[in-house]
Order: sequence, then structure tokens, then C-alpha cells
Amino acid sequence: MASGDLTLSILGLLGEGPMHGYELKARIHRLSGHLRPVSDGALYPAITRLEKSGLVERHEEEGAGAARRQVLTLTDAGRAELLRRLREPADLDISDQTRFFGLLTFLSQLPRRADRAEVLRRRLAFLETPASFFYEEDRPLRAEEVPDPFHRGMLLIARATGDAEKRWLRETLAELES
Amino acid sequence: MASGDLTLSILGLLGEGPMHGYELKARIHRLSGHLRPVSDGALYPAITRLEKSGLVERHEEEGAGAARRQVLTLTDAGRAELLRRLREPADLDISDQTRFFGLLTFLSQLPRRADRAEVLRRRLAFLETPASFFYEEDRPLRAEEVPDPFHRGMLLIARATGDAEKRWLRETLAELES
DNA sequence: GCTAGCATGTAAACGGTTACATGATTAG
DNA sequence: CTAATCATGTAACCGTTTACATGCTAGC
Repeated sequence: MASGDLTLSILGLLGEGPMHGYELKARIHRLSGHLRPVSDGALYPAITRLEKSGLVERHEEEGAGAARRQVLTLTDAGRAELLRRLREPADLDISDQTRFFGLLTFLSQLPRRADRAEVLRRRLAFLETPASFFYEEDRPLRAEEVPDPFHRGMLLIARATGDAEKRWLRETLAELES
Repeated sequence: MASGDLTLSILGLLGEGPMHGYELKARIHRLSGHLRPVSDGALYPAITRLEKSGLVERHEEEGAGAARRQVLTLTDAGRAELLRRLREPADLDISDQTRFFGLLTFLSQLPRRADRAEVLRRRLAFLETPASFFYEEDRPLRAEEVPDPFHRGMLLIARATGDAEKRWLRETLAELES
């Protein structure tokens, strides 16, 4: 889990309703766990940090299976922070696909349609900027121009990915703006 | 730059020839810098670690522009470590696209064709395993089944990406095996 | 005289990984 | 009775981010 992602995931999931740490762990695991499992050593300290900064509240409850549960609820400040992170994502959240997907997972929680559209517009603008992994004197090289077969693959895949995503972004923006 | 990536990038670039830290920084920046710029505070300590573990050697040289340069060269142990990382990548390097691209960037340096093919085969096997970001009782959901428009986008994009990559992997494997 | 680029470094704060630790309940 | 699942936590280690620090040369 890339830095910062975990906090957004916790806030985003709690934005859908209160739950305890163990359930957060299971939900995060389903969302992105095949890539990078959440460890207890990351999750529980992250919850403690959120509690200390007043974004999350704890209420002890009897465990369904066994032990006592710490049911977590977003405070008003926590919800405000979640919406702020969704409305004004960092550049890195826009440029890195994994992180952008983290945003998309919870974007429906942004109440204003115009705010949701603006996030998609930023991603589209990023994808429309010419870029490559390889350059010749600052000119981005296209797949056809690189001799290394694996480099060519990277560019072919990146192009297909970018095209698919741009198509979806344009369609979805058209719907949001209608 | 996700953890571990930086070390591979340094080893991989030095595998193409000796260079000093500042040039490494510029080359890494072109490869992935639009996503996550390399900071000096990550790069120079990483070089020091590689030197201490005997994977890299330093030779001082006069700087072309100004200051003295520390030209870095891979040792035999360093080249062995680079090849080991390319030949036997961690699961995370196979499952995360960003990390897999890090592998592809340097994969041509693997001398044995069979080893290069094996890395592609592992990635293909991962992509052929059914997976989703969303589940209903452990069954991965398809784009058509999820109501949230942003979740649907994630699945549509992931499918297009996966299809393009699988096509390229199969073609390239066929060439490598002929 | 100043700014941009070349070139290398250190230190504090932060967060993640891995391993360790505990304890209760349920199903085989 | 014992393994799996539920449930939460701590501590050492490691690497990254951010900020700070230095100093030289070339062009305006």
C-alpha cells in the first residue's frame, strides 16, 4: 500500500458507515489486497493516529465471534477531511493510476456533481499531456521508435490503457455535465 | 517511488554503464519522474547503502559543469544482484503494474532468453487469474454488475488494460519461444 | 550581481514491513 | 484437542519525504 493510501481507505470505508478494525482490514484486502496486503502493524497504528487527530471515534462493543471490538465512527472533522481529500487530491493521486483508483473507489461520496467532474477532468488533462518512459532530446518516443522489445511493450500497453481510460473519462464527463 | 524500486533502478541503470549520482537522478526522473520524482534524500543514501554492501564502487572525477563527481560502477556482486532481481522478481513485482514496468525497463539485460520468457510467463499467469476490485460473496464482480459509475470505470479500464497487456505478452512469448 | 544548473550530502519525522504477543470462540 | 477465525496490539528495522546545507561555474 503506497503511503497515504491507507489513510484514505480508512476514511473512505468509514464514510460508508461505522465498522471495527478487523472489518476494515477485510474490506481493504478485497479492494487492493491482491496487490499489497494490509498488515496489522500498519492498520492499527493508522487508526490510533486518526483517533488522536480527532477524525475518528471509538466505541467498545462485544465481539460477534470472540473478542471485544473497537467500533470506529467518522467524526464531523473526519468526514470533512475525507471530502477534502476527494475534492482536492494531490498531483500524485491524479498521475499514478493505482492512487487514482483509490480516489475512484470513494468518489461517489463527494456530494456535489461538479466536484466529482472536476476530479475526472484533472485526470483527463494529465492523460492528454504527451509523455513517454523514453525520450530523445526531450521528445517523448513512441512505441514504434524504440528498439528494445520490452520497452516497446511498455509503450504499447501504456497507450492502450490511456486510450481506454480517456474514452471512459470523456463519456462519464459528458453524462455528468448533461 | 515504491520501496525497492529505487535500488533496482540504480542497479539497472548502472548495468548499462558507469555514471554519477546526478546523472542517475536525471535518468530515473525521465523513466518515472512524472509519477514520483526521486529526491536527493532517497538517492544518495541508497547509493551509500549499495556501496557499503559491495554492489557498487565509487571513483572521484572532475565535474564537467562544476563540482567533483562520484562515478559509480557496478561490481561483479552488483551485476549478480541485478540479474538475480530480474530473474527472480518478488510476487509484488509481478502483480503491481508499476513495479512490473520497472522490471521490463531492464529485462533486456537478462542474458538468457529462457529467463526473460519466464518473467513474462509469470506476469501472464497473474493476469489470467480472475480478479476484481469488488466482490459478492467471494465472486469477483464484472463491470456490468456494479452500480457505482466510478467503480464501473475502474473495472472497464482494468479490463482494457489487462486485455492489451495479455495480447502483447502472448505475442512476445511466441517470438521468444520461436 | 544574480539566477540557473551542476553536484553531493545530512537529519528529523513519518509510515510501512515483519515479527512477536495475547486471548477468546467455533468447527472439525 | 486443535486448528482456524475473530480481534487487537507493540517493537525493531528500514526506506522515503521534506527540509536544510554547501559550493562551484556559466550565462544574463
